[in-house]
Amino acid sequence: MTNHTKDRSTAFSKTRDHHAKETAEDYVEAVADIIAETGECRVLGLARHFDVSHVTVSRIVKRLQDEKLLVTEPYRPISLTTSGQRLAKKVKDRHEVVLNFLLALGVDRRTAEIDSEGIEHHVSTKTLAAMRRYLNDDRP
Amino acid sequence: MTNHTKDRSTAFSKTRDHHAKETAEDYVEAVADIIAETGECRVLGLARHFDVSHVTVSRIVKRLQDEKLLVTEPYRPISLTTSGQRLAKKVKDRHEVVLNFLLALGVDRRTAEIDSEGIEHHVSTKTLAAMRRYLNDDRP
DNA sequence: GGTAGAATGTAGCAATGGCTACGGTTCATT
DNA sequence: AATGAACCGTAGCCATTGCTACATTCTACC
Repeated sequence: MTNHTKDRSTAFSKTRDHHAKETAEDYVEAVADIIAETGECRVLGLARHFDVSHVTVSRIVKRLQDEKLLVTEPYRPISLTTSGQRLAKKVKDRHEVVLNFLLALGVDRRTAEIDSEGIEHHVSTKTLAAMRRYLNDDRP
Repeated sequence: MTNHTKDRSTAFSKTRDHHAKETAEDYVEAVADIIAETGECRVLGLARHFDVSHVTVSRIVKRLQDEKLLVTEPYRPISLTTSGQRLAKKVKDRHEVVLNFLLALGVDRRTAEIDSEGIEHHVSTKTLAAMRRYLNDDRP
């Protein structure tokens, strides 16, 4: 069984692109959250949210604007495009399912919050459905 | 509630370092697997395993050797150090728990294999314990 | 209307993980 | 011993995500 090549290639496929996608997901979700909480989203707001420098945020925001997920102008607030909002909603929903699932599993809130942040990006539609099933099943 | 800073900083903490750690985990696990299956682990074996070029593997192997997780010499097989073996075992155990957990949850094998590869790195000790509990509970 | 301070942007560096192209090693088989 | 194929290393490119240091813009307040 030295046939790991094809087996794993889809699982690991091209890590760099995958990470960039995760970043996009985290950012649109954060933008939506910050707007919901404070009325507007600023570079510094994101920097504080992720605990990184404003420079890192600035560059990523530029890329996400190229990808048409959000819009902004120099020294101006950041807002989501329609497709950015759609992605944010999807990510937020998924995040909530994963978080609630971990809580239902008996994980303490603090740990569940941390772990769900990392796990959410790797949960496929099918696994997400299984988590939803678990949450909706006859449980006390 | 604009106190996301401290809340999230631990969850997201320094993505780059985190990814490097994930890579280390994936590599030591792969080295152990390949040795178990074929008797020895080569750069090309890892390259095929991860579906990347031998150059990428070569550089990462060098780094992991600096980190004392594995040892090798030019044009020679790769073996794990004691601490590399320890890490590999930990990672493998965790991987199996996550995989079996997803299967028990009703996820099909193919999906469970893919998702567990991504999820495993973000499962804390506490969440892992919860998954073990679920697996050991009264279940058909 | 000027100015200080906060918020952003820009330049340029490092680490990580992709790649191709090219050159050097090893080893089995002749 | 030679040689060819498989394996491995090095040079050098790109993208992503960190950073510090410095420059610019906005804005609120005097």
